[in-house]
Amino acid sequence: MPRSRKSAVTTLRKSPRQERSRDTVAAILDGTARVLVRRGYAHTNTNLVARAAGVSVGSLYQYFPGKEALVAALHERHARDLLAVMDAAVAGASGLSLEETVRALIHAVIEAHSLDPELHRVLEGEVPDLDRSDGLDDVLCERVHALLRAHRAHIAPTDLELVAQVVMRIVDTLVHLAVIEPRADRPVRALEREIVRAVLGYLERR
Amino acid sequence: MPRSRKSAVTTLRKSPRQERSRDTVAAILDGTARVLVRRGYAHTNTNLVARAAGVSVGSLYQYFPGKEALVAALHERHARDLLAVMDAAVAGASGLSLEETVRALIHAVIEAHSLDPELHRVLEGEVPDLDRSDGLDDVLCERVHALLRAHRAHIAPTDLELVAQVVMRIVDTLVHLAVIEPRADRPVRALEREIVRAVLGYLERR
DNA sequence: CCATAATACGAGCTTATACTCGCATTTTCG
DNA sequence: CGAAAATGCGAGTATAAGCTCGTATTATGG
Repeated sequence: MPRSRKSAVTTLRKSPRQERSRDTVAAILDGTARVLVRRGYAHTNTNLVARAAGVSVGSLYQYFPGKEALVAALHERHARDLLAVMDAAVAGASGLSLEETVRALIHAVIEAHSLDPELHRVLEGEVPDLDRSDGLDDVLCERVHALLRAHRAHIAPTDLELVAQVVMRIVDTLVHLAVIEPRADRPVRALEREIVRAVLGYLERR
Repeated sequence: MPRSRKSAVTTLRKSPRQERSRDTVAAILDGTARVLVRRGYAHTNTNLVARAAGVSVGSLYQYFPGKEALVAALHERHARDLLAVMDAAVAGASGLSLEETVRALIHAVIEAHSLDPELHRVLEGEVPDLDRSDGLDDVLCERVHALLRAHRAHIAPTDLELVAQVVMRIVDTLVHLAVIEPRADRPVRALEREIVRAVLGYLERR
């Protein structure tokens, strides 16, 4: 069995063929998001999600084998949204200097995380297992890696793949600090400047 | 009700008075750790923990009101262990240069996380809610803040409290990358160098 | 050494959540 | 239109985990 095949507990049971069933699936995902945010992962259950979605449990189980699958599907949808924002930013960054590129991308990451911070917090912070090997991080890492190669001349470290991973991590935690755990004495603006400083300091240090 | 009071669901029900009951409590915590590591938070339950600890469920409930309390207590114990390692390092760092201090502390953090990486991963990565406001982070942050003040002359940014938080975050994620998610093509040694570079680059950049 | 308190035990009751299945309703298409 | 397929429904059952309580065992201290 090839390991690219998704686990049976996280895949759709069957694909919706008609319009209304596609609506049902969408409603279920919306319901999942609402319940997750309101009650947290641990207190989320399929009956609750069905109610929040305005759908019967039976219908829910037509398409999803269980809670894990709901969250996995929602996570995929959310990842697609994030990636779209990021890709737009990367596209707009060609031709800029290293410093301007870093500034623009960090701003984009903050924007992307501001789409639905609460949902993001639950998905990334509370959900165990959750197969994160399916795309987003790897794709983003590759994008960053490419950008770094384009500016290789102004970057001190040599192993750019490692550097890409490190930069991703730095940006990710600090954006979480800014957006997911905001504090009055730690305004997003100030933090954004610090993130830029940290990344540039790392890249340019000889 | 003062909010410094711990939640009823996470406190010990009663304190063990005799020697053997202290052993029981310790055994329960050890059992909790084993089960958490083997099965993950979601599949950990009180019956299982009692069995793993060689104790009856009844005894477990004598001292802990439930699963959350078990994990909270274990987390506290684990935090104390980490803090001990860190404090030793901070004590040994007085008089060193900024660069040497950073090197030493990062090494210490890596060492501390290597004590029981699997348990650490579960506690920090899988457990929701878990009151992290109770000390460790704040204490560490204060330590770092103090060290930064001592080297103020060689640090570019001015808001040292913010800087302390940022540094903590950077070190924490990157150490996780190194220790909790190790990869052959990403040796701990190499990553340790990158962490030092990142922190110094951030602190010294003007 | 006895009385009393502390600790330990674990079968079984309770509750929450997962999930099914037979039937009702809607859509598709010849 | 009418038959067959797709979708929707939700009461009801199964299961897993939480937790208690009556009883047995071990310690304390007078």
